[in-house]
Amino acid sequence: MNKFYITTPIYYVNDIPHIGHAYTTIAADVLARYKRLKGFDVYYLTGLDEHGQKIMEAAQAKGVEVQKHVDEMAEGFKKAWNKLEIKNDGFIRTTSEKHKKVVQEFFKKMMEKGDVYKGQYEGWYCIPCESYWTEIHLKDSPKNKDKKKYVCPDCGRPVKKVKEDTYFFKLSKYQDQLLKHFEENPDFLQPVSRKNEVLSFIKQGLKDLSISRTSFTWGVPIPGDDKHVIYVWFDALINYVSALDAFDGKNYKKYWPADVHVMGKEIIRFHAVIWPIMLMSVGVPLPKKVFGHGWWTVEGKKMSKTTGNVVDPIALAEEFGVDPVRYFLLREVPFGVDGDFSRASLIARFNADLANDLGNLLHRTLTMCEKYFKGEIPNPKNHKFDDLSKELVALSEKTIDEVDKSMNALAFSEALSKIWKVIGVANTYIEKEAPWKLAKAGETEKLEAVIFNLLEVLRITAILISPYMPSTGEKMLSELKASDIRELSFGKKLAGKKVAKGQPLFPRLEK
RNA sequence: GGCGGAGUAGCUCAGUUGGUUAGAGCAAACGGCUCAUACCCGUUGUGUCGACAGUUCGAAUCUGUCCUCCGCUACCA
Repeated sequence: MNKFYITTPIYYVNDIPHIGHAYTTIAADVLARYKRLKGFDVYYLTGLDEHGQKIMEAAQAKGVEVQKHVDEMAEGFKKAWNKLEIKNDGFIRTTSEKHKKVVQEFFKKMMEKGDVYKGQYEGWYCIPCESYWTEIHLKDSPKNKDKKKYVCPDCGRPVKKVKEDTYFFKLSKYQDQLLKHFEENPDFLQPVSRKNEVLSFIKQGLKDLSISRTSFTWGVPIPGDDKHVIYVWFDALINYVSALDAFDGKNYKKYWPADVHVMGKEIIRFHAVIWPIMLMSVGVPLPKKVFGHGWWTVEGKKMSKTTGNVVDPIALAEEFGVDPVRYFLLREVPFGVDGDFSRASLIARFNADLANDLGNLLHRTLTMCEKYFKGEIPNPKNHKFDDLSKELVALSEKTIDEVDKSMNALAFSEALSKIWKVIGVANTYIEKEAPWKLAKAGETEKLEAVIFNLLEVLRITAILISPYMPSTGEKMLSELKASDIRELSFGKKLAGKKVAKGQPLFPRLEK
């Protein structure tokens, strides 16, 4: 059986889950569910990054023990994913013993390889912003009018030169090897626009990376030198293998390398430069693909805590339903580019796509099945009795393959629009075949074929949308009495069963 | 400053290697239908294809200049 290992980043617990986290997690969940549907042995990993200075400070501010603080935050994420119907196989936390063990092992291996050395880090630091700056940035910043004294490009306050003992990781040593990997694996990093950015970053020359800190203690200590804790990113990236019990656990042997790491565009560089080089250093295969998706703005504005326009996915799911939210996020914008979230566009999608197109198609078809056949699914002699029927059947068969291509390319929006194309054609098919006329004229054979075709198209549609909208998919299948008929091919298995029409799936929303 | 991307209908976008009347979805208007959630089906429109100049028989598509917006340019995550 083919395996499929997919991950989200581990989220920093210094924040409650917002729509950005939910987006990544839902997208990965959709792909994981789809692959399971296709018979893959899937491992879907998500988790939390719980180390670092900010976490420590947040706990202190709250007056609780750090571990207790992160345990509480972790509950919030678990609850959120549960609500959003995320079906993950693993949940890794960087404070877990198994993770810390692998991090240290990783570090030792790199040390043995001669890829880690002790040195001094020098840089410009803005204390209030907690950010480091390079000379180039400082020089170009319009705020640095007085060239003699650098100020922070963000806040305008003076920056301080800092010097610190640290362990360095020899990124520079692997520069050429990494470039070669990009050349030989054109699909390693997607979308392409991001790939170009990363390539130009690598080509400008990689500097060795400082991978330890002495300014705080909430982290994984460096083996043999516990004044230093391991830099949080370094710690965090290792989650992808520690969760599988690297380096000799069963899961590690079965699932690594990852088939795809899914993430927001802001952390691509860590995954497409640092992580691959870490793996090269310890001699482990690289992930097959790294995908950086876009960001959401909200009502046209950048989402930020200070603006207070952060969208809470749970509240949204409670208002509109989990499935419509999942659908909207993946349908509205191509995965990989930025998009705008607004109530108006969510409602528009809900009404146009879910209520009018899909929900109404199911409802009207079931009504006709009840009305003309007492709900019993017909078994037509020749279901492809005319060109329209042949086209409908052919399109739905073709769509199964087309959707597969889109899914494998993480083109979620494209996959959905292909599915909705079939829904549209099915609605047109009803109009043109006019079952009500066939019924009046007593053309039973044709009527049987039309209703059967529609039900079968709906069954296939239900399966194809189920990774996106798990509850809706199940509900449709149960109304079609097809909960146990999961074949993704057009057939006659439905015939003879009695449909169980329910309430409309998506009652229209008033604006 | 350097590198890269984008600017096409009211909105969101598609437009392969330059070739006949520039497309889709949504929104709007009108018509049809009645199985259906005021739903569905059909018809309809406006676009100086960012600006200017050039190459060409012919350019949204190639070249140049300019304007606007955005991304990346290393250590908070």
